[in-house]
Amino acid sequence: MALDEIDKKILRLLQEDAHYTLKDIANKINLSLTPVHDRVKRLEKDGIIEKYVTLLDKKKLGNNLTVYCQVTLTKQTYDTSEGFNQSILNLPEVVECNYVSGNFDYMLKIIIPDMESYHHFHQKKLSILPEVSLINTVFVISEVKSTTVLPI
Amino acid sequence: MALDEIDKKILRLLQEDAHYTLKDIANKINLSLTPVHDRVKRLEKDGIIEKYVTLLDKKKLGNNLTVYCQVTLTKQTYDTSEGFNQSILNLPEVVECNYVSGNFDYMLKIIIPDMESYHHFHQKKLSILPEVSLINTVFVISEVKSTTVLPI
DNA sequence: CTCAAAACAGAATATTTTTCTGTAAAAATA
DNA sequence: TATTTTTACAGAAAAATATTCTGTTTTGAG
Repeated sequence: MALDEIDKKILRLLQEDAHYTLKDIANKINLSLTPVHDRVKRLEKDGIIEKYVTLLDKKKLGNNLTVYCQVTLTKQTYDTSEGFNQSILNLPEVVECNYVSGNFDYMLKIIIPDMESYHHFHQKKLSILPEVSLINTVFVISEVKSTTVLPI
Repeated sequence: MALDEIDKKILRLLQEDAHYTLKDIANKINLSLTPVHDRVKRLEKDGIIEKYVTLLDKKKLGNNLTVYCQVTLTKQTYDTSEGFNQSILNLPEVVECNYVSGNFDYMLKIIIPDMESYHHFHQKKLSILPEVSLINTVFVISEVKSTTVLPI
């Protein structure tokens, strides 16, 4: 499962654009179609390549507000955590949720149309959860960087 | 540029899997190839579809540590912000950077191999920036949710 | 109503992916 | 060292997919 330099070049290209054709990639790294095809299939099979997705413009879809929620739970028990996790998975506005160290328990990232939607989300969907004790909201004023590209 | 229900269905499918074929999509929404093709092209042209990317398994690539950095700048001026922004764009470990409201100025998300790498990043790449005054690190203990899918 | 534009279906074409065949290099085994 | 096996690759054929073309139906504006 060790990656050689050719694998890495393929991964770098595919991270940028999942619609590069095998021929595109083959040309860029000076190989024929066969090894490129075989390597991509292997990377998929090994799970290095997780999936191919389409990224949409959140603002053009009307989502003009991004916020981080720092959530503290009522208790630190396993059941409390699991209950909270399950609820979060069903909330489509929550695009990231991580259990973290520090002065609070969870860091969430929320993408939502506007402040009114956030008010509703906060009051009717998040603070309403029985496991939630405290929510501290950090509003995003301006996005500087957002990438799915991992350094390879 | 208004999206009808068919556009939304297409976008929902493509967000899930950028490798669905036009036929796949056409079948799922009971249309022929032509309208699906035309609509996808239009959504690309209008920028609703931003790009197609490949998501990789960060752990299999050796990135076992995720952290949030809460950064405070030395000054709140435009030049200071811009200088910091530019520096961040050149740091591949930083996958998210947002200017935020609250007790600190920026929220960063860092994906990195391990604690030693983070130590190096913190000391040699981040705290070294002339605009940076304070860094508070929040370590991710466990990832609950991480998606590129926006609610439509 | 009438006309123009938009949305769609089906077929033809072009491109891409996948499979197949074979060769050369590298690694493993005797 | 010689032999075998495996791996990586090239090129071509086949299959699948995307793109283009032609024409019909529907929709909306005047």
